[in-house]
Amino acid sequence: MRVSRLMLVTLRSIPADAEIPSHQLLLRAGYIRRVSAGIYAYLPLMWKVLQKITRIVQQELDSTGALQTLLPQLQPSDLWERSGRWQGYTAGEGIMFHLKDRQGRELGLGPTHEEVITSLAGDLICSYRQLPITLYQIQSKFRDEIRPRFGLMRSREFIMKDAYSFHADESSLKSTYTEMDAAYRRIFSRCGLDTVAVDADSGAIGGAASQEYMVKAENGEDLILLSNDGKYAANQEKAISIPPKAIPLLEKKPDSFETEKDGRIETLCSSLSIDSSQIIKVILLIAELEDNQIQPVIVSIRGDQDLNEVKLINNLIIHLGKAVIDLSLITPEKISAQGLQQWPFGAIGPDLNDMCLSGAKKWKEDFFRIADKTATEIKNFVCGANEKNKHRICNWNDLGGIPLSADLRKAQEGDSCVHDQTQKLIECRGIEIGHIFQLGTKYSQSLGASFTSEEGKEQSFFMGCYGIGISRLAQASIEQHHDEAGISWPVSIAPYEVIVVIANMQDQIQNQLGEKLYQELKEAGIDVLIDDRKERAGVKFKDADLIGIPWRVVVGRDAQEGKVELFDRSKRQSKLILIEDLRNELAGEISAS
RNA sequence: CGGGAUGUAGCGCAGUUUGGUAGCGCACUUCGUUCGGGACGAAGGGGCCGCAGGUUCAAAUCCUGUCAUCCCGACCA
Repeated sequence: MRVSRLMLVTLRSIPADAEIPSHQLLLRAGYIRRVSAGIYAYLPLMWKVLQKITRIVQQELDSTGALQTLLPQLQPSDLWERSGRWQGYTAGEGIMFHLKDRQGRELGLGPTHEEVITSLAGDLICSYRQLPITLYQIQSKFRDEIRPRFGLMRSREFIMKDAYSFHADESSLKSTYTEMDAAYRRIFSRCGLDTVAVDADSGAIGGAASQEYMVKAENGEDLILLSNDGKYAANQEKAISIPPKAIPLLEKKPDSFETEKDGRIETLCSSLSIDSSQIIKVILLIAELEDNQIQPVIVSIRGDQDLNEVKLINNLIIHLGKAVIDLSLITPEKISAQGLQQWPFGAIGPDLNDMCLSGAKKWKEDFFRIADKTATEIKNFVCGANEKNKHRICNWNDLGGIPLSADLRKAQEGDSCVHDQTQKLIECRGIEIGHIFQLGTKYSQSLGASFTSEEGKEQSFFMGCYGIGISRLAQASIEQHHDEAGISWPVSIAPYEVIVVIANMQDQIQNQLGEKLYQELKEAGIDVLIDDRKERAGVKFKDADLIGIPWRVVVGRDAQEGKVELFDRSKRQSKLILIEDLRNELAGEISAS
């Protein structure tokens, strides 16, 4: 391809709305253009990158025996109603774009395809003999993100590979899950990415085991926790650890006493000369449930620990038996809005009386009470006395017993690991580019997708689902592969492998030699670009660095001696070589990388 | 949705305080010089100053409303 024909438009200044390097570089180097919030056009260079990634993904998935398909993006609401996800995905903070057709039928624009694929599998697979089967597709997905951000990192339309597997039993699911894990590792390593697989929460999609693949990057949106020995890695949402030990509190005074007014843990600690691990703090939240009930929740947790809302939501779902649509803190404004008297914020204890809820306009009139293990495991503690500026030292008996106990805390950097207490957790940021789940029978049951087993019984499929954010992966790669001069693609996913730069277009020798080398490399099967623009050499070098082609062949002042310069973009090193050697040299370098 | 900011040429910005003919750099077009790290000179083209109302002799500028975009939180491949 010729640069003069490439519609290449590079920008010298950084577009003001791009924050992180990868997003700025994609815009500056002419890979993408924003069309609307979270919606981008992939320009020709970008499309080549996406195609290269796609090819790697296809090769690796095909090698596992997975089958490629293409499913509709427009999906009828009734399918989603059968799985019970229509409400959650469209109401409130739901992320599904949805619309009505001319007959008034409701449709959604696919954010994911469990419903469609499961009902198809139910139609097509009748016997255990057809199992296991893995289907995948690569296409645009739509999610009305609350806040699209960072270019392709979190966009509202994006390219995703999603795969779904169907099994007669759980062990078959597990073995495919393991195979997918291996395929994912091969895919990411072939794409030149440094990734970590972490234990993850399965989130809205639901299910049992689940792993995320994170590209380690400073600008990542996710926080991950790792152990030094490489044996443990988890998303913070899911991470477990051993909390630091609480300092025992011996004396006990059930009578309440005055405390300082600001209600902060630090103030309480310094005024009473106690440690924050000797306090039980209370977090008040309201959970909006799928049946529109609004459940007030009291969470008790040790003063030195933080609440992990994802763990809390998962517990609420288990104990209330309903999906949680929204969870938010209770504020004085919300209390007033319910027509209730104000509560003594800053001095609330785990036993705050349900009476404070009586007469609420919309809320349920009793609290759901749950406590983190760090709270239920300590004997004596300081907590609020449910009266303004009053606290007390007491134990759970004084409060009428130990509440429901669960792991609700955020694991933190420095905590000891569960698998080995001598290991400490380290924090690091990452970009999630892949996620695999063992779904079990959740969708096959709700959608009535079943087959006849070897024993002749009707059985719901065991399912797995496996995603890779293709467009996100491309951008994440830039986060790991760039420098001040621009992008520096790994050869495997670079839009072109080599760029031939003719330094001086007026020089006939250079011009002819450049064209000749371009043809030769093309014939040798190398993906090559030639910069034949009537620009000064400096401009071409800057652009070549910016768009990040791994190898640059400069046909310049040494052309008369039959030599060209070969420049390695990632190492930023160049060497003079004889033109006869160029093809072999390049072929060697490309296959080595 | 809550908090903050910004909308002026394709991109980056000034001008708004104090109302008076819309500017700069890059990019673009033509000509000349230059030609290995974003050259120089000359001449040019390109604007519903986000949109709608209002105040005024006069609005990019003041007032009201509205829309959009970006940043910080909840969502996720």
